[in-house]
Amino acid sequence: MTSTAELSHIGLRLFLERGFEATTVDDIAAAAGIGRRTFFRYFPSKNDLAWGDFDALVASMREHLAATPAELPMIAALRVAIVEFNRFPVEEIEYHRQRMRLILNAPALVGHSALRYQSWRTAIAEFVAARAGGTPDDLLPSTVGSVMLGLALGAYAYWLAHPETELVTAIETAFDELGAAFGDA
Amino acid sequence: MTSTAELSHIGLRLFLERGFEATTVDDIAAAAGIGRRTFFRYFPSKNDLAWGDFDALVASMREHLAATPAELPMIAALRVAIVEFNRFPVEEIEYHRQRMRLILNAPALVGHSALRYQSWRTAIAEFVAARAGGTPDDLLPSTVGSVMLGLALGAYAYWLAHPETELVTAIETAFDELGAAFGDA
DNA sequence: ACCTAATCTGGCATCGAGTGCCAATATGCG
DNA sequence: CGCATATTGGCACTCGATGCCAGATTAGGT
Repeated sequence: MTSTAELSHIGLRLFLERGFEATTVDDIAAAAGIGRRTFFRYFPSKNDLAWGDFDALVASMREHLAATPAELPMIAALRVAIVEFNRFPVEEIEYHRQRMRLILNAPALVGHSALRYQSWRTAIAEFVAARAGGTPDDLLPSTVGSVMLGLALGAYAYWLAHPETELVTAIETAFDELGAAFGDA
Repeated sequence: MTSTAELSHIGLRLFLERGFEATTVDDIAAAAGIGRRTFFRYFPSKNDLAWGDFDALVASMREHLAATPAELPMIAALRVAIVEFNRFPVEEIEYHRQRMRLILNAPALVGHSALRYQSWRTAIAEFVAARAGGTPDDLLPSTVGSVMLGLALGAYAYWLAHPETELVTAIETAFDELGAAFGDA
């Protein structure tokens, strides 16, 4: 009767109340009224609880990128796609912020994020490979994939530290400033 | 009697022979002739075994950056520092490659790398903050820190997949291609 | 409603990483 | 040599994660 979404909310609430480390899987299972063993059927790990269905978002970013007109320069295309990927309805923003604060601060989750972001980077790399001709293993695709992730994470760090700003604005500004910095290198 | 370097070599050898997951801390301790408990006094975790004294390298990169002439544009300064950070004596290159292949492929180590690279990113962010005026928490410093890490990781991925190339060349090329891509955005 | 097959559940045992505690051992120094 | 100080490693424990299996639940056909 418990859904993954429900379980995720229960877990997230406990993480925010007591901290990620201090919350055990037993705590979460007990709070949800399920067995510990069952928890691991809903989520492959305690770490994954904090990630909604990220994979669905990555899939939609893939589609967005695939539908991008070829005239748009590569970086400009990525800029639009990444901004859209990170645009959330107003009512979800606060929730998203808390979730991301957890993911980007709790050490175990920071580590886990490197694994979860792999699919995101691959989506970018495949787009770049398709654009530039070649494979996602080539230098430019793999570098742009990692670099775009870096850009997004930099913007997130800023957004989390400065609650008055907007995430999409931070991302746009990061693109501008980075373009300028590379411009006069 | 056992030094950290010695222990690190023993562990790395086992990781390469049997794989990271398949090697337990007990195996490593036994191979080194020490107790399991003692292992954890030399290294805080099994994951850290694969990282030499990365912190010393980061410290020297910090010094290099601090000594950079102010006339050199920021990205150019970072380029030199990152290339030098990743320049190793010929006889160490093969060892370094194996170590990095492990770190960037074994899932547990990929995750752990996100934690270890934090100090590297901070070093970059602090340099950028000093250059641009402001704090490392500002948007440009934190973004450039993450982006430079992304660039380096992209170059590493390429280098690991293409053994015939040189790491420093891959990094230089990554800077060139990224500059060009941002140029016509 | 009823029975059967497929699925879901959760208890139990086990593994492996990591940590606190403490007694035994080794080491440095006067 | 003898004392103070590290270093060592055994033991017990916590917690995440996984295999196994029996019991419960659900779906579907009659």
